[in-house]
Amino acid sequence: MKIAEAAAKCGLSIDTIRYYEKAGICTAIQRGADGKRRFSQENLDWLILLASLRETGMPTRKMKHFADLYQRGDATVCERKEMLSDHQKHLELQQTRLSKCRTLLDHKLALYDKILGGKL
Amino acid sequence: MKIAEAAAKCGLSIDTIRYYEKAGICTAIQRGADGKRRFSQENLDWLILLASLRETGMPTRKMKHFADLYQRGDATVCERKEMLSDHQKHLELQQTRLSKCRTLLDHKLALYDKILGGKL
DNA sequence: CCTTGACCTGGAGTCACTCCAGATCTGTAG
DNA sequence: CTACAGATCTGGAGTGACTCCAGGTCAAGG
Repeated sequence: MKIAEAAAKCGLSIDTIRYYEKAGICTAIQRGADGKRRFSQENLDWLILLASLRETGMPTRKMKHFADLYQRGDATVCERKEMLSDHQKHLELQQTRLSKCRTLLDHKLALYDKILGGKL
Repeated sequence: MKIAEAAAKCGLSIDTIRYYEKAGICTAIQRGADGKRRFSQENLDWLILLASLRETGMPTRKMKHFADLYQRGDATVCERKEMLSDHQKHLELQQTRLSKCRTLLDHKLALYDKILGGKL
């Protein structure tokens, strides 16, 4: 498939995909005879994973490292596993932040309601 | 209190606090006779709220808008309430992303375990 | 009195995009 | 066949939100 379709399916922008390719985060994208990128299912799966990691705050240099490991094959599975486990822990941290923010906003909103109630 | 203490208590860096002041996101910070910033409890509460909003992805121009409303007093409570409600919705979206990423990682990790298991 | 440490300012650097100009290539309408 | 729109390409400039640094001030301690 071409880049527009890949972008639509993984949720990254066309520019971001090109940027990731240049940065070596997303390699092995073939080109057609016309010089344009052709994405395989494997490419797409990889982009979907990247998109999810990126959305949850993994820095690009880590994604780059992960991509390098991936390219080196099964010998790196152990290290990759560690990276993803670390990221799972990071997700928990974000979860905590989210809950804290929600509590704070609930509190604030209740306060605002009180002010608005007093005005009526 | 001085900036180091404020930074420690709100979780933002000293540089970020100064940046927010310059950007008008965090106003009304008094200065001592020595020209140094002195943070009141109100300043600190505001910074804590900002930190929470930023951690959960509110862009600075929205924080700036929110700060402007805050400065204009109770007349803007209604609009501020709307902004925070919107942000609550944004939190839910992030929650969804987090869960999706967790599922994806669980899946990947199971796969890695299978590969590693096969090697033993 | 001199040094250390916290603070100040303005400005440069960084990260991760995002946008743009100008070129090419494909496919359809006239 | 030509004209034009639409998707893609590249290199490079611009943006948002910090982050870091040089060079300066000032109060307190040895």
